[in-house]
Formats: sequence, structure tokens, C-alpha cells
Amino acid sequence: MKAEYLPTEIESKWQKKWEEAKLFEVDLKKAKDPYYCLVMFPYPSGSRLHVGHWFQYSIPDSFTRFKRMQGKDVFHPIGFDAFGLPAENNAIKKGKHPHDSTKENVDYMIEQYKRMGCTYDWSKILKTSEPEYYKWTQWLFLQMFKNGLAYRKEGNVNYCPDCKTVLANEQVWDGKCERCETEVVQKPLTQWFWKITDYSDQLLKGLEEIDWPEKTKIMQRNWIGRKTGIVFKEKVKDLEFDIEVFDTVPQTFMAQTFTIIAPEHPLVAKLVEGTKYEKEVMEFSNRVAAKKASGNFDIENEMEGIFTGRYIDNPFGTGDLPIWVASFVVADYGTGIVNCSAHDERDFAFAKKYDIPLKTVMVPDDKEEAEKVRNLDYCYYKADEGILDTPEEVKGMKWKDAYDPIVKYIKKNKLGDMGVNYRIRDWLISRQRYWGAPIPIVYDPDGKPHPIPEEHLPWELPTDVEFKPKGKSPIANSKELKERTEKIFGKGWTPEVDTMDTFVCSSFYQFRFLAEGNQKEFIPKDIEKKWMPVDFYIGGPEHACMHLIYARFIAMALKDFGLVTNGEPFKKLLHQGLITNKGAKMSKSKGNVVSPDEFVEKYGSDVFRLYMMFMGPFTDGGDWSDTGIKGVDRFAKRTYSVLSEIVNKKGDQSSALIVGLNRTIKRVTEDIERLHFNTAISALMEFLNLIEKEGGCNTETAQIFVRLLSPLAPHLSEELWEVLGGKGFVIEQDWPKFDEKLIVTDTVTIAVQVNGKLRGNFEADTGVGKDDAIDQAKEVANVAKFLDGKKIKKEIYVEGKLVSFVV
RNA sequence: GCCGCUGUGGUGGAAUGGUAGACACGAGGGACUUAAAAUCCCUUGGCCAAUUACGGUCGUGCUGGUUCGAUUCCAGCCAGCGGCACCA
Repeated sequence: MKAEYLPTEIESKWQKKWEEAKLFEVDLKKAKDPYYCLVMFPYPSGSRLHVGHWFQYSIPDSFTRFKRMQGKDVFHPIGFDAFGLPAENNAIKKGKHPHDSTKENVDYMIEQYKRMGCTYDWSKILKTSEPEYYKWTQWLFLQMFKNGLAYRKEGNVNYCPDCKTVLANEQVWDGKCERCETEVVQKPLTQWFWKITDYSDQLLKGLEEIDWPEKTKIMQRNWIGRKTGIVFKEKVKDLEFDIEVFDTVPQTFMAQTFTIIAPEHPLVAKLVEGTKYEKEVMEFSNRVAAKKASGNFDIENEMEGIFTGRYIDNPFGTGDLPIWVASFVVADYGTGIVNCSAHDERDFAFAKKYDIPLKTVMVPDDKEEAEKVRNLDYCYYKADEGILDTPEEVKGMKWKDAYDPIVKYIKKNKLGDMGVNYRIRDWLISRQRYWGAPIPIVYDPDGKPHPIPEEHLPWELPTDVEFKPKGKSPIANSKELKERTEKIFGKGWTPEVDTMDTFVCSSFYQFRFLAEGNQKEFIPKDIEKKWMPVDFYIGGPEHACMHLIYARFIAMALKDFGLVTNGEPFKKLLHQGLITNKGAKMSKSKGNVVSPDEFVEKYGSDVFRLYMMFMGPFTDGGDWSDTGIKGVDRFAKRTYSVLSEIVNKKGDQSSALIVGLNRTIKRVTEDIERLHFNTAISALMEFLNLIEKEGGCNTETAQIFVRLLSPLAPHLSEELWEVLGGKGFVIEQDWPKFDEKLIVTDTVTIAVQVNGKLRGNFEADTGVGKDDAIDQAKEVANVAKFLDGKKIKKEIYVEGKLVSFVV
């Protein structure tokens, strides 16, 4: 009668023992070989952990178990991104206060993580909605304010009508709200911003040093969008001011015949003030600006413009350039004013529509085509082989070679100078929602903002409010907050009533895990030096231009303030793949979320974890299907029944077993190291098959097998370790080492190819020489058939693998 | 439009210049069983040949190229996914 594998019993038994032994609590000071592994913390939004969570959290957990056995002092904490919209919306739906529903959700999730068998250090858990945490969110705001990186600005901001709050640029995806997919509109408001733009170049430069997926780096580079070009300084005719225009393609600047300005641009009014054009131009500009702000502007079909009556005063000695307002000019990129020529498709189309004169300074080499371009039959632009004819200095030069000479010409003639522009905008951190960290600012009776002194932190979120979103900050109605402000600061003083974007909360949590609840210091310096940056960070690719850019910015700013030493928070980053259901992302609204519970119930956590890993590479994800879970279940059951019988078995083993064991150690070690858990499991399956084929193994081998299995199936391995008479916990054992010499077998199979086609193989002694191998290869019957009567031109030997004949 | 990633049996996937399809799932056949489940054994990319089982041939999105040899490297294309986008 074979022993029966009872996962539920085994798993709760070992989860209890791990917790009692406080196995995963790390002494941050004493640790000798720190390894900080962090998975982006979850939102407690009321949904239970689905299979995607199991994939995201259990696999890194297995990885840290592996690192732990390799002797690293692993710090693997978990926390909850508890402030913010998902938690607040969940509370509204349940009709509970966010504080209560968040607590319930967090408690439930903790139980689920424990059920998963995760090695988290539960003594250092963080919840961003606790005053002990958001004290530091507010402290961070004060540091930013003190150092001039936090400022208030009035202007058009992104507003989500459904969430009833403003959004950062990073949270607007394809014109829609990142959370609820509602069309975002522009709204004029005074809001707090953080100057991430001061760090554009540092954010770019830092990317060179970190071990991140190239894809993510490219996304961040595109988001920052640094572009160099020429800034032309030009005089407006008959008016007292100059304007600047930005041009990244200056080679054809001599063809510029008109200038366009964005309808929202403040200079529009100044250009037309007191002229006969004023009424019409301002009406046009206001109408188009409003349409653009509402989000209803059709960029494809609504190319509109109006002449302002003004001119740029003969900037290049080729005449004045009429200034037009054009609907498609982006107000806050470059200077919001653009010089136009026939060598730009859109400018060309605009000029044709409004009969604005054009001229060409570049033509193709082909005579006929050149004539067409000169006739303005079509737009000829950004053509590598285009030949320039003016200015004189570049005459006859190809467009692709003309950039530097043109820049030199422009600088020499003092027409303009090199300039840089960025796509990235400052980070809007104000939110008109209840469930967030209050911005630690008060206003004096004149409305001037003042930071709340640190001694008053945490500046607590009031509870005497109706927290449902109405478009105005809910805490504005708190009596308690008003009284608190006046009591501390004086009569007539008022509190800031917006809360902070949750991405602020999550931009520094990697430091606060290391502070272990310290309320006096943000992070002890020696601990920060020792543990930061995070060695290995894991999370979804959707954060490439949100959390991952904010967290880098904050770390860089804190470094400049002298508060931390590492400006790059995450040394190595990896994105887990997405688990989809029938090709679609799992979401509550689609109702296609797959719960792991019934599988965990039936097969146990270990089998479910194994299955997650066996599905494929961690970075790939995949479409959910439960076909195949039986395979790993059989493997777990067989492992248990086969190995639990190998108690106290001593003695020599067959060379096949010895070689197999050493190869398995090598494969599993290398596969886990490169996060190929699927092939690590395959290697163990193959070795188990071999053990069965060989009629068993000795206890030492069985124990090594269990150690190799333990990161992947932690509970089962603890149980087997105990059955096999191992001391202590298997997770505390050393990772097995293999003997390079024992991987080699006595003979090898060598394949033989003739003209690149496989024609046979033969057994040879390991280390057989080239000549010997070739002689033996010729003897192989089927090979001889193909060599018969032919002349061998070339003989190739790949050691221990292959012989190839060319005939 | 620009940038990036991906494309392998019925399915998940393995192999990053050297025997394509490891390891599994599923399917088919068999053993055990009154029966079913579970378990065990055999077969399993297509086609041709063979069943005393020798072998051959095609095959990793498509078309070419480099190489003795390409899923792997190069060029062009197609499809899917992701990011950016009237950004001057």
C-alpha cells in the first residue's frame, strides 16, 4: 500500500510550522548577503486573488526560496497599495467606509497569500492608507515643496467625468481614463504638480545603467521624448515682442513661408489686440480651443485655420511670413508656434487649403520628378537623397548630409540656436477624491499656501465627511479639518482639500519596507546603503510609464536632497506575462475572472503553483486553460509515493542514476536562475522517470531531489524532507551542488550528416578524436550508402555531437 | 504613420548555429476492474514505404540570402499583440 498524498493536510501543517518558526523574518541589520526581491504590491480592491495573482506572486516566491537556499539573506516583503480609486469604489459599492472595507480586503488577502505558501516577512507589512505610512507620503510632499519641486499652477488639466477627479498625463491612455476608460476632458483648475521635468535628462541617463527589459526602457525614452533641434528667435512685425519656434528638421528652413500658432496660445490675443482681425480670430480660437479641450476634436478631418493679420518680420531675408492660427498645433509642445514650409506634409496640405504661397528648396535627383516638386504637385519631405539648392552653403548637398552644415549656417548668421524639447510634462498629483493622503498644505487668509510643519504629521484624513465623489474634494466639507486648521494656524486659515495621487504612495514604498515602521526617520542611512537598490523587482508592464517612472524620479530627488544614496531604486526589473481568459484580460467588469480556489481546493497550493510555472516562461504569460494541471498533479503524487518509500536506503547507485542526478542539479539550477521554471520542472520529471525506471535510488539522492523540488513545491518538499529523516526545514538546507565530472557518460551518441542531412548515428567513447570519429561515421551502414561512389570534399567534426560529410 | 515584441504538432511548450517537437496535456490501443475512477504499458507532426517494421520525404508565418548545416544569423514581406502619435 503506497502512501497517499494529502495536500490540504500537508500544506496547512507546514504553513503553521513556518509561521511559528518565524522563518522568513529578516534581521536587516545582521544580514550578511542581502538580496532584496520585491513584487509590486497589490491593490486591495475587493476582488479575491485570481489566477493572474497566483502567477505574479507565487513564481517570484519560488525564486526567492531558491536564492535563500543558495545562501542569500533574502528580504521579500509585501504590502498593500490601499489608498486610491479601486479601494474607494469598492467601499462605495459595498456601502461601507473605505477604512473598514480596505481592512477587510487586506485581511482576506493576507490569508490568501499565506494559503499560497509565500515567504513574506509578515513582521514588516505596509498599508499605504495607515497614518504611520501616509505620514511619510506627506513628509515626501514637504521635501518636494522645500526643494522647489512641488508647485501650484492653474491651467487645463485632464479630468475624468466618471471618476470625478483630475488625472496625470500618464494616467490618460488613448484619450481615456486608465481606470474606467471614460473619455477624458480638459478642465481649467489650480492644481499641485511635481517637477518631474527637472529630471528628464537624469531619467534618460539612468536607464543606461539598469538591468531592465529593453522594451521598458524604450517606452520610458519615448515617454520622456527628448528631441534636439533649432530654436529660431523671430521678430513680429509692428509689435514689441519676439517669438520662438522649434524645428527638429532645419535642413529645409529656407523654404518656410508662413507661421502657425496654437489656438489656445496666450499670444494669440496679443497678436490681434485692437486690430480688425481681433473679433474673428478670437472667436475662432476660443471655439477650436474649447473643442480640443472637450476631447471631441477630430484630428483627422478638422484641419482649420485663420489668418491673424500679423507677420514675422523677414526672418531669413526671403520676405515676411504670415502668421496663422491653426487647429492642429499642440500648445504645450515646443513653443506652441511653428514655422511651415512645402517640405512638410501637413503644412503643405494646410497651405493648399488656404492658398498660402509655398516654395521649395529641395528636389529629387530625377529631372521629371524635380519639376513636379517645383510645381508643388506633391509634398517632398524628409527625403534622404533630396538635393538642396539654398542657402548657397549647402547647394547640391543631400538632405541626409545637410543637418550639421545647416545648423552651422544658422548659428553663424545668428538666426537661432540649438535647443531641446521634451514630451514629458510635470506630474499632476492633486486628486479630488476622499481615499488618499491629504496634501499637507494650509492657506493663510490671503490664500497663500504654507507647508504644514513636520511635527503635525501625519495630517490625518478626516472621517466626518460624505466620501462619495462629487467632483469637489469631499474633505472640503469636514468640520473637524477646518477646526483643526484654525486651531493650529489661526483664524481664517484653510486646509488644502485635495488628496494625493496614489502613485505618490507607491513611489517610495521600497524604502519604507526597510524602515520597519520607524516613525522618526524616513529610512536609516546604513540600512538604505546596505539594501538599496532593490535587487530584483517584478510587476506588470502597464506600469512602464507610470509607477516605474515616478519611483525613479522620487529616488533621484531624494538622492539630491541628501536623504538616500541610491538614485536608481530598482537594479533589475522583470515583467510577468499576462494571464488571459479566452484571449481577453481578466477583469471584473468583463466577468471573465478565473478563481484559483476550486483548483487549490482539489489539488493543493503546490500543484497549482507548479502548474502556473509549468505553463510556460514567466515573462510570457498565456491564455488560461486547466488542461494540463493533471500532469503536474500526477507528478506531485508520484513524487510523494516514490520518494516516501526511500527511507534509510543506502548503497551505491547505477551510473545512469549518478549521471542523471548531477545533470538534473545542473539543469534545475541554471533553469531557475534564468527563471525558466517550466524546464526546471521538466528536468525533475525526467529524473523521477529515471528513478522509477532504475527501480529506486538511495536516500541521499532522494533528499537531493527534495531539495531541488522545494522552491517549486514547498509544502510537499517539507513533508518529504521530514519523511526522509532530514533535519530542520528543507528551506533552510543548502542548495545542492553538482560534480562536473559526473555529468559525463562513458559513451556518447554522435549524429552523422551527409550534405547537411541526417543519415545515421553511432555510439563512441567519450572524448573520441576527430579522425576516429570520422572513420567510425563512415562505417555506419546508412551513411556508407550515401557516401558510396562519391568524393568527400569536406569532413566536419563537432566534438561529442556530430560528424558531417560534404560530397 | 513611427517604435518594439511575438509567430514551432490537436494543445501548453522545448531546442538560440549542430539529431526540430524534450517534458506534459489530449487522443488512440492494451492491462487491471462486474463496471467506472485511479494506476500501469504501447503508439502519437504530415505524407510514402515497411509490419521479419530497413528507411525515404516534407515540415518551425511567407519569400529570398549567408552556411557543410538555419526554429536560431541577415534582408524583404504577412499576421497578431503592445507602446507612441497632427509633437513641428
